[in-house]
Amino acid sequence: MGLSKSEIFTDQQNEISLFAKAFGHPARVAILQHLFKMEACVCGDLVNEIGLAQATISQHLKELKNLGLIKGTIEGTRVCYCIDVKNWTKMKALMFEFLHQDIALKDSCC
Amino acid sequence: MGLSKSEIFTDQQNEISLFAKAFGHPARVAILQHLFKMEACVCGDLVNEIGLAQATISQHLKELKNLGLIKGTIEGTRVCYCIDVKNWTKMKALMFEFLHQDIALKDSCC
DNA sequence: TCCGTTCATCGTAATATTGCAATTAACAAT
DNA sequence: ATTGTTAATTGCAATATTACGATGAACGGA
Repeated sequence: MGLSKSEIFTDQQNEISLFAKAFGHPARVAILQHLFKMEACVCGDLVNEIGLAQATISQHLKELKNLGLIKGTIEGTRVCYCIDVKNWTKMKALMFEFLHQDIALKDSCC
Repeated sequence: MGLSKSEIFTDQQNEISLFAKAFGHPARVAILQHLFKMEACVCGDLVNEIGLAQATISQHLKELKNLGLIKGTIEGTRVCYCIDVKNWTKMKALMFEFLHQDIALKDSCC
């Protein structure tokens, strides 16, 4: 099928999986790390940093932008991308809650 | 293509994306949450809890098992799954490092 | 031994994702 | 106006993922 049955899951479960899917590709991980490292806007040099075609990078940037994790502003012929700190923080809280479930776990049985 | 060019990324980037991919489906999020909530082994009742076919659940369990996040022990005709706490902790450290990048960020420019 | 239960695996269909060349759009500079 | 640069979009092709019915293997009980 290839089609997730999202309607049978909670909003929280769906939201977690959407963010996780964004991190589910090394190129997007690399893009985000680069945007953090630069502490400033970078544009098409992501294409040079990461060894993928311009069209491919643009596609990954679009996904991250749709999720709200990054934002891009046009600067002449270039586009300046950077992390959307507010949304990153919100996402982080959601993921932390999920990842931190083990603190309530006393014993594993097997 | 559909084929990730994992060779052009760092081991860390690839590892992050592999774990994230595991969380990139609401069914696997739900499975993990249920295993945590039970604080004990659960078996085929995951099929009842989550509204997917037995074959589908089994497939998702396999993926989580391959990543080392859960382990299953055979108990007669049943199989008992539970969180692999050790590996969960290791995975958590990796994801935390990635998610926490924003603390080093002073300003976003746009 | 012969069922029934439980779970893994196989086969298959539908859909999603990844990647890139080619094109297009928008702008800056000559 | 023409040219060059940058980035988004379009149109593929290849591969991956998701889902499930059907089958098979392993076990326990009648």
